[in-house]
Amino acid sequence: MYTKNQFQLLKDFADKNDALFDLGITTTDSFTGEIGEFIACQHFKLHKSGRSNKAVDGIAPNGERYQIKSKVVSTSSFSHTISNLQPDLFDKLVLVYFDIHYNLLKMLVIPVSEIPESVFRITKSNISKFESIDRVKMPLKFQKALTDFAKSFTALQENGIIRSRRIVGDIGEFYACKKLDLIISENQTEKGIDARHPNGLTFEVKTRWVYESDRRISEVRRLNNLVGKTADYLIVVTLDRCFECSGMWIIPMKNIANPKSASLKIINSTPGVKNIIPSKISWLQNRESFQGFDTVISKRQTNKTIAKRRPRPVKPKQVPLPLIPVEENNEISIEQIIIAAVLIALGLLVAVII
DNA sequence: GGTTTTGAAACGGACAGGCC
DNA sequence: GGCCTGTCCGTTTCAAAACC
Repeated sequence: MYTKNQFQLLKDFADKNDALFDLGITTTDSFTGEIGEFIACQHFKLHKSGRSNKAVDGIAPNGERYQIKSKVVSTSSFSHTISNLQPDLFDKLVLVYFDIHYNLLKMLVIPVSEIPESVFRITKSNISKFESIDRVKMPLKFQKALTDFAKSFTALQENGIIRSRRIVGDIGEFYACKKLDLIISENQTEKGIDARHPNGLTFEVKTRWVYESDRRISEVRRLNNLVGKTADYLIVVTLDRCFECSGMWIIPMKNIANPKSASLKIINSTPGVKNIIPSKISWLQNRESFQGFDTVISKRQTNKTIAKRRPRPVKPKQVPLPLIPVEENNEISIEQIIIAAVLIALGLLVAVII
């Protein structure tokens, strides 16, 4: 589906992403936040907290607790709102700003005394109040790994492979749309619908990057937050380490038993699942092969879902404007004919006299 | 028209409890 | 004990609405 060159760029990104992991710069796939944490830890000589340490990302040699947040900015504005802060649990908040190529723009250091509640805002009016750092020293190998990663990421954007920073989701949507001739939603945050088919069916696409990696402690993978999704079908896409599609399934949304927190393994057990691309993952089974939408649509119709079709709009009848008030029964009496005849005769007589 | 706010989206992890 | 599920939390990004 991708060209050879595009696959090479994706493989290169996977390599550069792994390089960050191997160097300890990142520990998960949330690379923006992790790169920011790494840079702040380098600068302030922090001891980085574990994966799930509430509100504290690093601890300084003097015991100060740091909360670190990162943001990629594409405009000149540094305005930012951070919510759900717990100022009683840390001493300093560090905001790390990157440009779109992951070059450090600045780091802001905000003492907790400036954060009275759980929401904190950086605006034009207050940004100058805080200590700003725009250069961080770090060993050359780290610098090079970050530069290489940023270049590789930028190449994905420049070659039209991804349209946002959600790489996994973008690629999964691309595969699903290519395979099923779907039209991707222009609005990237449209609730519950990622793509549409010209036949009117709607689709939510969920993608998981499934491969052996120390990034994940557990094998359990979830398909969270499908509650309220209005799409007709869920398409599950799995990607291997180099972002090649390692499986694709289509599931009627209404058949998903636990939409709030389904396991990825629901594709093994949910009724009506069909395989679009065979599974290369041992614990995700191949199901009945998907034969195209004709089959799906005919099943929809036999399931009486056809009754849910929107009623065809009724064209209003054109009613002529009444020029003369008429009686409800629309019948003309003999008296009316006589009166009309007399009036016409009188009119003709007047015309002759004149 | 630029800035700020808000809500929805994405992916992932931890923990508790039930079941076998 | 191991597995699975439910729930809640963590992270950042995007875009529309609201505001100035």
